[in-house]
Amino acid sequence: MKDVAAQLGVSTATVSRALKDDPAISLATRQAVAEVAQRVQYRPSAAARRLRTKSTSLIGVVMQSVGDGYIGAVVLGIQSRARELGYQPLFFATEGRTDLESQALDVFLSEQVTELITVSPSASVPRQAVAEGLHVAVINSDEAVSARLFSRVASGRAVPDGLDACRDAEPMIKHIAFDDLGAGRLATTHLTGLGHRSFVHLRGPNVRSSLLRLLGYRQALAEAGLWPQPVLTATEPVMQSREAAVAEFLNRAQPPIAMVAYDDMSAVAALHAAHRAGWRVPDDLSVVGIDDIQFAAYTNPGLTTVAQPKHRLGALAVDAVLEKNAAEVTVLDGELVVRESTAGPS
Amino acid sequence: MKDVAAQLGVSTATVSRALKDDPAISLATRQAVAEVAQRVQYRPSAAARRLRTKSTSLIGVVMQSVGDGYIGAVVLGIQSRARELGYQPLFFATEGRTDLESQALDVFLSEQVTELITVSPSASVPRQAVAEGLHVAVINSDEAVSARLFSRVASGRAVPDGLDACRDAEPMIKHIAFDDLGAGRLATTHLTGLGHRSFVHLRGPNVRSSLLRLLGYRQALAEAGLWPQPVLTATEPVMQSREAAVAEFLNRAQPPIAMVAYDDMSAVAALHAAHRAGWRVPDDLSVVGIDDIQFAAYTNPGLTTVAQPKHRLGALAVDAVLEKNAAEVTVLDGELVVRESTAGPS
DNA sequence: TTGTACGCGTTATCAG
DNA sequence: CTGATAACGCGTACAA
Repeated sequence: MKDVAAQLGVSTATVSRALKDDPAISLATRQAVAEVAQRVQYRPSAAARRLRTKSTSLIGVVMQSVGDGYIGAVVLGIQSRARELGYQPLFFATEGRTDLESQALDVFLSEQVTELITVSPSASVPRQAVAEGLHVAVINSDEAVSARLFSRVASGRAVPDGLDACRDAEPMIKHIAFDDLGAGRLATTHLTGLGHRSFVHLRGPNVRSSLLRLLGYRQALAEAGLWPQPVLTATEPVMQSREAAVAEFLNRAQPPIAMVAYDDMSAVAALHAAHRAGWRVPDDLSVVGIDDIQFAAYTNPGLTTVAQPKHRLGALAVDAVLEKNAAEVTVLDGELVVRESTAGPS
Repeated sequence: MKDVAAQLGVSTATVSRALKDDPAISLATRQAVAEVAQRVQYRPSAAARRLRTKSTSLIGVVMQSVGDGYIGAVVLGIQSRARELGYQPLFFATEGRTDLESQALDVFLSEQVTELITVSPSASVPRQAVAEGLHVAVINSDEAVSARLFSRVASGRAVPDGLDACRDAEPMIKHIAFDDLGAGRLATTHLTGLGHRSFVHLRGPNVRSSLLRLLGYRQALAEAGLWPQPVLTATEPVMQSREAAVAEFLNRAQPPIAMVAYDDMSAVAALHAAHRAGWRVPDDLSVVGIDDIQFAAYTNPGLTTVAQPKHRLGALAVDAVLEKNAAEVTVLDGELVVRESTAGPS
């Protein structure tokens, strides 16, 4: 900046103002400055600017991992919206280690980040962050839920009120959520609409999103007069365990069956189990997933699923955290994508 | 920092030194400072530090996207190694738009980033970056290669020398590469070892990695006395086009056939085409992929493939760019992962 | 062993 | 319309 000022015989203050198109600066000098800055390849020092203004145009982003297709897509949405608005995201993958979560926070605080987005966080980070005075938005908050509540819902007993798309809005935290309940319903009504009468749900881990999808399954079936229907629980959230649960079920079931899986990976596990057990998809077993991960289009057969608007989830979180959007809670609908894994019962 | 100094009645300089465990500071004050800093939740200002020292502990990372499973895994490797070394990666996804590539560079320069890692870059970025004086490491540089060269290799004519794991090392650029040639050979020898005699290769786009995999295929077959064998070319690098190429081939071929696919996604396309054409895998058609994307374990049947050490690729790039490793070119071997998509000819 | 003083590159305030 | 000047928070040369 000094260089530019010197070359033109003006002060650095003038250059600074000219570069920001300050109308108080004459058009002539503004152009001259722009021209020289261009020639000298002037690059403003982000560090100096931050030090002076205390505003960083940095958005901290914490997530578990980025290696999986789902979060990757969300992250892409964050990145591209942030760039549009002139912000730079600072990503931090915690790989599930809680010690790294607080380290992430330390880093962000050192960088004077004032906006934080977390993707499917463990509960503590957002709370700590608001305590530090950050603006925070949470994408698909996924807090734990007791196994008792699950069996309550699965068995058809009364459900406590207030089971909504996300926990009660916490003060100072914006929530961007996928409509899990609606997705569960949508997947199920697709199947009832096809004429199925025998169902099964492969449920997910003990978290809220999973509970809501189960509830959607139950509601849709109840409305069709088909409730109750079985619910499968994998002992662990790994593919083998899911496959085993499905295999065991198919072993004592009669085709045709219609399955609503917790998510696409669960659905893939079900596809495997069906294949091994000699059940044909979709002839003997219809399967619907939820998420629409990139791979869903390439399973064999292609997976019918309820797509999450992953890109928008990310983009809206950016808007939320920058206060472009006042809503405390934003819920996005899923969209049914019909492929080859579902068909009517023959 | 002023606060801490005030509370202890010392100068900020002392605090600064104490925090770095400067041995010139008495142990007593060092501990006192540490204690107060802790209590006051002191966070050093990254901006101020950078402004003063001109070293940023920031590593710029440019990649196409992060939504796909492959790059995601590499990125994770970068992130975790960088953190170990006290560096903070600054990610920038270009989504394939070249205008964003230079924007990424602008951002990095403004942030005073001095180390840059690019993942499968378009050729221009690394060059520009070295011109700006950055240290740069390139992961799986993938420069374009003419279609003519491909047909030359496919048809078995003489191959120009110097077809190595990556282009001739450019000055100032470190290369971290996967051994594509070796992967092509490994995939092929797995198949010859199984006793196959009829082969086909589904080749990739016109880039070096793709050419090398093809060459590996050819070499392995030549050594087994089985060359020449057919090579399939998809008109476009999309799933449909790959499927079509395979379908057309299967239509005029006799089982059993052994296929080496350019990568796992191509292999998945082949699996689809086979399924549609009524070919059974692995009975009629054996398929080997390359990459070992997360999904490869979950195709139907599970895909045999040559795994890329994605995490290490990222980690080594960090080492390279920080000069922890002097080698100009580092080549990493693939590892055969046998699943259910390959079997001997019956 | 510690304190003083300066400067890193910006921007904001105030004066001209 | 423009210039001088101070200050942001830190690290370090120099002095004590």
